[in-house]
Amino acid sequence: MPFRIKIPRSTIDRLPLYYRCLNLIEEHGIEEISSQVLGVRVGVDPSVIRKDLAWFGELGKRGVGYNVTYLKEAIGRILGLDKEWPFILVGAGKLGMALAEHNRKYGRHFHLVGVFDRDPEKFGLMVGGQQVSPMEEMPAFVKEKDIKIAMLAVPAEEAQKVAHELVKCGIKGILSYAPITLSVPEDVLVYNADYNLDLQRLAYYLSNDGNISWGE
Amino acid sequence: MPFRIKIPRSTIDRLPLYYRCLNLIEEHGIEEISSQVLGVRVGVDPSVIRKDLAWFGELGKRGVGYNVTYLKEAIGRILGLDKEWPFILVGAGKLGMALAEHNRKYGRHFHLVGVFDRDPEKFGLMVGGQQVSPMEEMPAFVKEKDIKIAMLAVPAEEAQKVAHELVKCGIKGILSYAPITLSVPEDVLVYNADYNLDLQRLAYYLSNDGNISWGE
DNA sequence: CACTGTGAACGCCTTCACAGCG
DNA sequence: CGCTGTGAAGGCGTTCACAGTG
Repeated sequence: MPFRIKIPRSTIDRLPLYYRCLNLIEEHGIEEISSQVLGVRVGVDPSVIRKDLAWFGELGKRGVGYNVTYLKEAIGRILGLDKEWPFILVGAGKLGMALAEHNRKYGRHFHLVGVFDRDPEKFGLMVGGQQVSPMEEMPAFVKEKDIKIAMLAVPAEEAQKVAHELVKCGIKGILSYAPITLSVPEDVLVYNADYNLDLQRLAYYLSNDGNISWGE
Repeated sequence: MPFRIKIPRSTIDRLPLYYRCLNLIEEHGIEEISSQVLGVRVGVDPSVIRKDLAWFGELGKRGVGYNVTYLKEAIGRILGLDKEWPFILVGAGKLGMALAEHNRKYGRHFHLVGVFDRDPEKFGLMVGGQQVSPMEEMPAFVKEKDIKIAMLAVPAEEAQKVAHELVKCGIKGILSYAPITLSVPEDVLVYNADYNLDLQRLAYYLSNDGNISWGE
């Protein structure tokens, strides 16, 4: 029976930052890096990096640092990037189309394998290397190919309904660009990519300089 | 001399969720809401909501709940949405263009007022209601209009350089779609909107079910 | 009476300082 | 000697339970 430990969410959130940065560093031909230097590059305190990595074993060499390629690959495995992650896109509007095209350029571990929309006028259009198919075909497609991830780029009014459908077909992770909070079962993960949220957070800090003031 | 208190970052991160939800609820004609019900809608524990709101005064009525419109507007003011936030977009590639068009449809408090790119072939193109201008014109434009927010949708190689330029012109908040960690002065805020980060986090949880296991 | 506002307890992540090792 | 790995201390957000109030 496997020994299971819960890793802090904040740790997981940082791993992709490390991974992204290590790829760059590797391209520059650097072989060893200390938590100190990596910390500067990703904007994270060195002791945080060491603690984060320590959850997964002894990844570095004392007195030396971390081997860039080794660490990159270790983090990749931890994140599950040694697997292929096919995903679908629902909603072939302007945003959906751009996301699909963008991914084709940058994605390595995540592959767009299907695009679905309700609008008959969209059917057959090529988006991110895929033909847009009618929404009705989505369930069979997802089940057959055992797809776990979906990007959601439909209008707010449709989003919740589509999310239900996705979950029903076995989708376990949703990256949602819809401007609403989706309600899904516990075992389904939703990441909100609606950029208005971030703009509003920015606005707060720009307005208040990180504080609230009152009195005189 | 004003009395200043630091609000937890997690509180600020949740406010836009409340705001987004309250807008929807208001449209449905509901006038009062309890932290209980709101909590279900945004997927946040009721006591967290009450604590969050308590930072900003007594926004609710005991025994009743919160007035939807009043609370929505209060949160709007806290976030700084009573002001107008003009912003620029740098990078008129596919992603940049889609973001700009998308914002035209949904944005209320944030207005795209300029688009810049280095590629001469893009100059003059209409994107999100704005003509694409040469990068060289950006500094004067930003300074003159006193713009504080920029969306960054340029390739990784250019992103850091552009970020420097933006900061130099007085930009204080950057929403970056570039797949690198930007280094900026302390008083400048960067939000990472690179969706590969979220996809990788999803992959982790889908791979490990939120845990790491080893042994047998 | 219902639901907010809030102090106190709790738990968890971060920080710190140093032990452990190449 | 340098930098990682880590237990212990500290800080901070969340949870809890209830006092406060319309």
